[in-house]
Amino acid sequence: MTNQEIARLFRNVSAAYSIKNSKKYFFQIIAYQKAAEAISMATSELQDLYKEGKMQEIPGIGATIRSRLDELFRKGSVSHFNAVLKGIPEAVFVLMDVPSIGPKKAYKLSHELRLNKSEKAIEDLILMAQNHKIAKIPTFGEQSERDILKALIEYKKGMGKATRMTLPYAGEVAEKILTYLRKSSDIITVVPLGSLRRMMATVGDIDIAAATNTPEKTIKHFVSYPYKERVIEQGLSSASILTSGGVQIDLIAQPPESFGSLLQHFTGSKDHNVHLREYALKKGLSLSEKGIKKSKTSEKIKQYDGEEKFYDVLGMQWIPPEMREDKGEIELAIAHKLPDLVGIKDVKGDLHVHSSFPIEPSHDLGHTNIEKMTILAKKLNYDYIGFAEHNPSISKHSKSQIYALVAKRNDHIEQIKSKIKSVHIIKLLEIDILSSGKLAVDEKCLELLDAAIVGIHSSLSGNKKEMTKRVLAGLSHPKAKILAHPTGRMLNERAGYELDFDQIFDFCKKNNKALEINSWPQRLDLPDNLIKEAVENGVKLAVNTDSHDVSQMSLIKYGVATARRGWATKNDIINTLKHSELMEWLRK
DNA sequence: GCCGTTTTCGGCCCGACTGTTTTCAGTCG
Repeated sequence: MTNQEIARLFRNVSAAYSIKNSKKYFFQIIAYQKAAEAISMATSELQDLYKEGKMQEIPGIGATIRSRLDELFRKGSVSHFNAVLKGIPEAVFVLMDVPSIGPKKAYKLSHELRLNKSEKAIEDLILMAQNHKIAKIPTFGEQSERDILKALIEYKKGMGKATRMTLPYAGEVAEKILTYLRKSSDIITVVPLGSLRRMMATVGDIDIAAATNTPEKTIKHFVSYPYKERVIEQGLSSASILTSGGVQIDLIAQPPESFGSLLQHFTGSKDHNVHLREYALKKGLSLSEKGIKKSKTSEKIKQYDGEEKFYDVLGMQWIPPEMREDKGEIELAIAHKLPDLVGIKDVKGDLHVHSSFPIEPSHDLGHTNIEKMTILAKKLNYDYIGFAEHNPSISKHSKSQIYALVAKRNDHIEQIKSKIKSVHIIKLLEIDILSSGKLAVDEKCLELLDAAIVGIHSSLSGNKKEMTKRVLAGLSHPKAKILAHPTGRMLNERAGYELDFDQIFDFCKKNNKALEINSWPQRLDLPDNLIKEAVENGVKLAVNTDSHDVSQMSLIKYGVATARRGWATKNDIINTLKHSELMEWLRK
């Protein structure tokens, strides 16, 4: 069973508890939800951790759940779960994926309308809604029937929560509505928050906070957004709309004096806020988006116009948004020991760009010539730029032809070097690791390079053991210094191949290899959780853009943000070194 | 069912919005 399957099972168990008796099982419901969340975010397969006796490493899994998992892995099912899930139609769990339908509504609908075929549950329920069967069910009415029908149709179209946007796309959607909101004179400030501010690789919906002295006016302006499909909800201080592109946008409006509390609240993450509020409670304080009050008394709430003050009142350092995932940052902030995260100004060069030099590559050639890209590197205040075109294709060239092409590119680089002195140019190549583990260029050709970036670009389907062996073989050559886009994931397209990262980290540490943080918006690879593990293991990283066009070199900000999400400091990143130090590291 | 620089027992974040059962349950973030 995969982590995602187990997480789904746990969510179903939680829902079943909530259907059967949500008061009695209140804490079990939370516990299974939390465990499901932790499992779906885990970087190792639970089944592997089980075999290694390391399941307690996952937060939220205690003695009881561990024994349930033990039974699951030994027998393939858990008798206790079967008892809890008994009598609950499968359709319930299908309907629960639809926004606004939770466990209770899903159960009532499935039960009352006898939705037995789970694979047809959505279609069947749409028909029932159209025939006005829902409104007749006690506690439902005509309005909720209409709302459910809308939600079902949108869900079927793939609108709403089903798909997550890439970070830059979300940024554009946000910018468009911010521009609109700023036209309203009663709005003092508007800022995008949530996962966008935390710079998550993908963003589910857009969260916006507005400072205003007239919240109702602001809300009215917001729900009049011309590009909206419909208003999901609208209250006195908050509202949600769905855009015609299927993106949900949530807005909360507060007066400027409590804006700091609102920023903190709406940035999240949920886990971070829950943990922060639990910590505050122990100090006798109760936190909300409105401010901070003493718990258990009716004392007036204290408001904060800035986020720093809010954290300061709790005796903590201000926590960078990228860290707010409840991964230990709260404890460090209390101890005033937060790491000094790498910033965009620390980056001294890009080590992975593809020029248009006709190297007859195995994969995409870049669109911009070496000179133009070098000039932009200078404008970005870089100390150096590393050209890493794909190796010439091995099916179309002989070894000597490959050598000649690389030598020719190097000659061209030398010409540019004599023209542009203010930026160092590094001679790299992005070389395929073939399925045999061998590199796609030979020893003689490798000698032409300062170093090589190696990566997997074909035959992605091997198992974890094979792929790990292949990667380590590829990295073994002394010239191979950076592993390109290590997991091979493409967001919203493919998960990437599986690697044994314990082995990879160990190898990289011992042999001075770096793992790439590829800034390409659909990659952001290494992913943040693995960056954090790499940093903990003392593995060096390289933040690169993989640009195929000069315009893409500014995407470095997304790579840096991902590095920050993995708690990387300047010292963890090789391309924060100045040129002479970097060259020394590449030769090590 | 989890968890611990106030607890191994007794706690467990906080608030907004919606519809329906007019005081609250369900859902969401």
